[in-house]
Amino acid sequence: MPLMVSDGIDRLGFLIHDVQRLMRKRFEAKASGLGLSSAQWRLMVRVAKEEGITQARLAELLEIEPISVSRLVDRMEEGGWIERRSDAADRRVRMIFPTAKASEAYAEVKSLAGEVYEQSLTGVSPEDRRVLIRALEAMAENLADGETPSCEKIKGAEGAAA
Amino acid sequence: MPLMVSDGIDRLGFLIHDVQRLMRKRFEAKASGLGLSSAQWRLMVRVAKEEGITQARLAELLEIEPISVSRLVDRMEEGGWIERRSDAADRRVRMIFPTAKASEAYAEVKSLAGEVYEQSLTGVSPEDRRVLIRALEAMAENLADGETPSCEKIKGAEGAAA
DNA sequence: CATATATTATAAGCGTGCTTATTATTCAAG
DNA sequence: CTTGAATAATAAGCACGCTTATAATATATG
Repeated sequence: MPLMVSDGIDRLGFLIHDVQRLMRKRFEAKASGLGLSSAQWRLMVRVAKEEGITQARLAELLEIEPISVSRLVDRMEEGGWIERRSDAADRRVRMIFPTAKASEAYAEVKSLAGEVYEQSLTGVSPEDRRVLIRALEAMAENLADGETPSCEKIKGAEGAAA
Repeated sequence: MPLMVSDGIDRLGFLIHDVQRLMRKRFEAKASGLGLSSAQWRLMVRVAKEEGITQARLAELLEIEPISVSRLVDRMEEGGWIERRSDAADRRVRMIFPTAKASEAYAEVKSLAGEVYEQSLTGVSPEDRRVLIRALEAMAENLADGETPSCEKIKGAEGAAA
């Protein structure tokens, strides 16, 4: 029968938007005691994995603009999560290091994030979880390809597509 | 075997975040010619469905704060998408109506959104799409329940779920 | 009627993203 | 070496979310 039109895909954007917003909200409610936002947590994960990372590299990995990194790092430095150190070899560069406070809080914050994931997936079967993750990974890849197809700045150089 | 630990769920938050960001970016690239942001489009959908809706009701439906609606409506009024009209019965109220420009653009913008959904789902089977949508709906519901479990303001009254 | 409370919208100020422009430094060419 | 292009970080200003506070208006109650 021809009335399978509205299978929910026409609401995909609003759904993703809502889920992202609600997950962020719940994470920040849990982490507010620590004074850490979700944007700061994303950055902290990168710094933990690569101590001494530059701001330019963070911008690339987080896919946000350098100026956004700059101000995020400002607030995280004020919050005592990271510190900037100058690079002796290249005085333009600020290397970012986690503070002791960050290293100590890391496991706890990771666990808070895990709680949010579990709460959000309540009632979703293991098979469906796998399909969900695979589908989201496919979507991220589809949307990354060509980025904004307004061409001209398709960095292409360092293998965006894989 | 006990090494099925990292099935990708520990990245769920980052994945959702990325997909949402990339979908918004792609939509806004397509709609930038019209001068319409994704937040404005979400609001426009509500206004189209219920002409004369109040700002307070929009805040409730979009789940954003009244002040955010106020400034969004400011910019949309400037952009010629909607107009505020005073309510004769209650002079506190501003009723929001779509302009002719909005009514004319509606179908086109909806189709742009649809293109983004299709592009993002390239290579995802119909069955997996159904699972994806169902899982996202479950997540939205799980995360809405109890909202921020700091209780006390669980509007609960008008059926948030369904 | 008068006063207290609720409701609608807005103001002010911040976080995190954006674009465009500037400063400091490095590197490449002549 | 000096000029010029590239790179790292920051500045200024806007969009859109938030919280907290105010103004105007409605409504309920003494």
